[in-house]
Amino acid sequence: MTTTGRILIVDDEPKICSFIGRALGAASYQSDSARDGAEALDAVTRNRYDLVILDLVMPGADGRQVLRDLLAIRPGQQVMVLSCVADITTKVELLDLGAQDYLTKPFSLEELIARVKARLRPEPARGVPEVIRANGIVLDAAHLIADAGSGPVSLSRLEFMLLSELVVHAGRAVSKDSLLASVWGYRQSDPGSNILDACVRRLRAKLGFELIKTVRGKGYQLITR
Amino acid sequence: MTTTGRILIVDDEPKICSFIGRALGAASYQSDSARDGAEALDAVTRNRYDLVILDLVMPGADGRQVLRDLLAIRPGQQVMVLSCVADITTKVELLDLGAQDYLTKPFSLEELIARVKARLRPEPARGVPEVIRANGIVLDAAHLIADAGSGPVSLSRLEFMLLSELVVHAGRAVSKDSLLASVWGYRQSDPGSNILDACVRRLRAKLGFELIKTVRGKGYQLITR
DNA sequence: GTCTTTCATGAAATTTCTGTCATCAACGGA
DNA sequence: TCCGTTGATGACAGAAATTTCATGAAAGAC
Repeated sequence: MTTTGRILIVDDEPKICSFIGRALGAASYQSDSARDGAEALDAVTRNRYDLVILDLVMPGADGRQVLRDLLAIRPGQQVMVLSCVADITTKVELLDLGAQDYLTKPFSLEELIARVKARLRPEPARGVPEVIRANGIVLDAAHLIADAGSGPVSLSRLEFMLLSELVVHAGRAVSKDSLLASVWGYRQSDPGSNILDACVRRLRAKLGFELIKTVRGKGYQLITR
Repeated sequence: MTTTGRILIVDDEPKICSFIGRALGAASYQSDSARDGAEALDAVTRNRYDLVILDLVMPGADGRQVLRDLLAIRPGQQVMVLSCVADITTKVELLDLGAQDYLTKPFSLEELIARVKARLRPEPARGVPEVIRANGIVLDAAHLIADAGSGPVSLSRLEFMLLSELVVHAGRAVSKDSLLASVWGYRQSDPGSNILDACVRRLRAKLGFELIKTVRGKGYQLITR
């Protein structure tokens, strides 16, 4: 199996970069390296990485700021911080800032690789995503349950499909035709029927009447919050 | 918004459990605790946890085996291991086994909480995944459609839930009790009823009779390929 | 082999879900 | 304001899903 994870190593020491890079290569990961914050941000902007390994101490820029900038460019980017600072406060700060792991130097290369593997492990449970969070709504596809803030509610097939469709386009009005097409599979808008309206009604009754806004003449829209 | 992640703490020392539990509570996480491997496996079977914090050294069972069993029940379960063993080999072994993090005792509570927060941080802007592929099966949660190789088939609510549950544990037999619990929400095995069998039947009729194997006395199992 | 348990199967019975309809309210243009 | 259009609502009927039941087949235990 090809594990093809793509990793960016950010360290001012070329030796360390290549050292880690080789080890990752041996574990069949693909890696790029960056020498400083600017290069790192550049690389991250240009490419998508499964993981960034970031050395905290670098010339020219504070590692913290690099982390901030990096996460501003790629929110949710997986970042593992390497540092010679063993101080708890620093660790907590960096983790709170958005790093996912923190390894204190000197560290064992084996441990680093093991942690990278653990992080990039293809998750079998992710096969069926338990819940999808979007816009304050929790959709549990595996159980056909939705929670819009007032407790989990069991939805019917159509209700769930309709809500999913609205969640995908959250904050934007979705036309009735479009909904009828994607949920009911209709080609044309069905003239003499209000199935959609009725289904919206049922959804509202279950999840609260503020959730789905009707945009007169345009369709329905999930409120953003 | 309440991030209410649900966490299971497994430690033989009730003091440590409550110590960590309180700290997690303060960070607005909900936590249960288990005293040994058996309790932990029981809890994990019964409930779904966002994270399990597992103390490696426990009486009655090897922590490694507990981890293995736990991951057999919930593949991909997030597990953070606590241990007084600082040995690199052990760390790597546990991480390779499926743990996602490893903290050596004595650890700072602040760091533990920071790591928990980093791990359970809601991922920003994760799109709604349309389709999920697993084991040669394509599950489209948004449309309640499954494709096991012979064209897309529309499933009913229960059928989809049951199939999802089987897919999560693909290749392993899932007990009837466990399925009844996770799909139907039953506590005990329901004696005079074969709802599960009937549902399996319908699934087989729709997706083909080779897909779901019955393991006599053990439950049902999705074939691996 | 015989017995017992476990699972499969098809046909109801029952529950839940969906679509239709009639009617009413809200909105916007003339 | 009046009117036409669009959406909301509740009741109801048909459709689909789910459960129950009765029965038969298969697998293991003895």
